[in-house]
Amino acid sequence: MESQRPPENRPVTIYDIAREAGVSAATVSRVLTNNANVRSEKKKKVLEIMEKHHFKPNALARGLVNTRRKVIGIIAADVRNPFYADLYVACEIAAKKAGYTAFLCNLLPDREEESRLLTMLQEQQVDAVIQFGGRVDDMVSNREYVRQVNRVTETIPMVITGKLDGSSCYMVQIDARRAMELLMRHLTGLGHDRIAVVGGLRDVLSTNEKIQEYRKLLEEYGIPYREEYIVEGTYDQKSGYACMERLLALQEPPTAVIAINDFSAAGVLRCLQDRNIRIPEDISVVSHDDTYIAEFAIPSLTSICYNYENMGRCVVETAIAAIEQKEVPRLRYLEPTLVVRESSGRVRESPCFLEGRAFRRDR
Amino acid sequence: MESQRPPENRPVTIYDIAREAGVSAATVSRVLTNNANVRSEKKKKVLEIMEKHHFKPNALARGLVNTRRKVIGIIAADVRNPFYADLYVACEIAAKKAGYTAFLCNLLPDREEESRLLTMLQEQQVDAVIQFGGRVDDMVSNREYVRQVNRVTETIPMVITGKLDGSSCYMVQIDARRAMELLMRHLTGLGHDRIAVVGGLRDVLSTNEKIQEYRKLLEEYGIPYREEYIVEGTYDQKSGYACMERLLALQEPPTAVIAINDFSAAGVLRCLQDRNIRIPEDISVVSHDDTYIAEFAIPSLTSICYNYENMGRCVVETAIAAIEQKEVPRLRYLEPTLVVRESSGRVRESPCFLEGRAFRRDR
DNA sequence: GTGAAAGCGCTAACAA
DNA sequence: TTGTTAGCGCTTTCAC
Repeated sequence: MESQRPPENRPVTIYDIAREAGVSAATVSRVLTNNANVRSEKKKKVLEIMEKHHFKPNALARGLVNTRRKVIGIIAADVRNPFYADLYVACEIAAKKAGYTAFLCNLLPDREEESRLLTMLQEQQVDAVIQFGGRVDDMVSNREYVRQVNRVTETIPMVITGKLDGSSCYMVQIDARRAMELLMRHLTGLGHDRIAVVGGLRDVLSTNEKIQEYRKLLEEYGIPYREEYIVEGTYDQKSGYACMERLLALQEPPTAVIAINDFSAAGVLRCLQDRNIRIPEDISVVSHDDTYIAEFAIPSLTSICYNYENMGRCVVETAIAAIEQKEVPRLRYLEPTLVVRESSGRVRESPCFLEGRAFRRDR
Repeated sequence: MESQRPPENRPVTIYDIAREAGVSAATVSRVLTNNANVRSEKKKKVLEIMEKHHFKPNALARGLVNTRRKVIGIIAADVRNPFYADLYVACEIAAKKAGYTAFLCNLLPDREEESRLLTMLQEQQVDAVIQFGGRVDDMVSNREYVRQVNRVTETIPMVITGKLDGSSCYMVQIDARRAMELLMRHLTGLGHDRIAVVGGLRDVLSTNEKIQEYRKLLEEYGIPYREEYIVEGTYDQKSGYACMERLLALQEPPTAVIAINDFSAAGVLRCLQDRNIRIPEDISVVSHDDTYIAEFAIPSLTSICYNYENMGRCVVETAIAAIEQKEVPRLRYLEPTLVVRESSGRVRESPCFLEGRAFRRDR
């Protein structure tokens, strides 16, 4: 059998296949899409020749014709944060299962980036956009970005894990209030009533909700609110460290600390260990996100788990339903759970660090 | 002025713009590509109308015509590992600077996935493929995968951070031998001569090289080789823990441990702390990768730093040079550096855990 | 069941 | 400087 090599290095096209199989390009296309009847004998031959030449259909050409590319664009705040990495991977797995490809873009610190990436995804004709972090986390949504999103969503559905006031995005939100409730119940159950909240910015939606809930719960539990127990910061280790230092400088430091995420909890741990304050004997530390940092930390961290797999599935399912114009709720809440580990324990009657700050345990 | 809305919800095309501006589509295209002269007056008008309609060129259509899509596909082993996340982000930044878009695909445990993703990237007509992890890390390359890669590289250049025997990929490799040399010099300089290597699989290229170099260096330093000081494992915390347990069970446990990466080092730390063995007083622990785990760990880890930013830049530059058919070396080595932190220190004359295993320090 | 032909949105000769 | 024209590789009517 004579092997008819395609000329030069030009990639093989359906026309090359068609010629060699003695059929039309349309028939080859039918075999490819598998959505029309082709005589099984011809089909077999076409498939053989495709295989022989390792034919790969050009996704751009297919996308140009179809509206559906089977690609979902994902804008993530920063995959170096395991929270986003886990979520991204969960989405990718869910997308793959549904026959879609996930296309990840990273936000990076630059705020302008967000708009640029969205434009890029739009140009790439993705079928839907998913966004975690960045402006969808803001308490008050950026007007300009909302305007852009609204233009995009005229054509492409968007799913976000936060909110964007005045947009018609689908929302899959973690129930931040519920998370705080779980932590507070856990801590008060252990006898704590001097509970501080560390890190996070008030203008971030989930942080704001957590703090609101914290105050509400204090009232419910009949614990007096102390302003100094809410120490705002950012979301990194350094900030956690600094916040904890401020708490330790108080007349009456807390006996339990709720960190806004695992990174800041790592900073809190570090700060306490540098001062030889024992965890959880002297102070309990709990946090949000349950990334592997929580597991790695020594002591391991009691943390709120969001079940990334489930969250990713929910986000992707929503996106695909929207693509296929099916009915899906505009807003879905995800139930967090509490994972209890070593860093939280019963409150001590009189924590050592109360009498004499720089308490040292024997080494 | 009458606003001529495009019919229905159909996205605006250059034809819509052309009609409204009273020019031809070619002229609009010229404005878009900005590579031909257009009377500035017309250009201005075209730009205005584009702006007015928020026109976004269809990247698929552009890609169909041009061979260049300005997209680089990245296959990463698992972005949940901060090593890959850092590297990926570094690549993304470097790509962006060069006017390219990075398109991330995650490998996940499944080996078949690798081939599927490569096919997908090929179908998506990316201009180049970068791969970290997976089969490019194997000591002995999978023949089937090499065959596929060779077909791909006929059209699309590939850059890998490992090797693929029999392929014509560009390689950017970390100098694993040099990394081991830095660690060994550091530890021997601190007086250690009972040095163990923990975790990692012998059939992984970089691990293999490290162990080879370890043995070579032992000889150079005149330290006797002990088989039991090389404890093979995987690359996670659990494995690090288990390996360390085995080392502690030895007649003469080591005084210093070289972990294969930060994850396994975290396991080693955990194991030691569970037994109240002090770091670095009783045992020094050092590791590879210098991810933030090294910084977070308590004590913080002395670790080998690969300078991700530099590595990402190098990988992307190689990819782009290959795309543009420029001359680039087929193989480049990257020089690692050593970051000394708290987990390594002078060897003790007689480590406590030598007499009586379950040594306890006072709490 | 199959082929011819039109067209997806854009770019790049080639003329004018 | 600009418009006309011909594709890029594929899918999808519409006839047959």
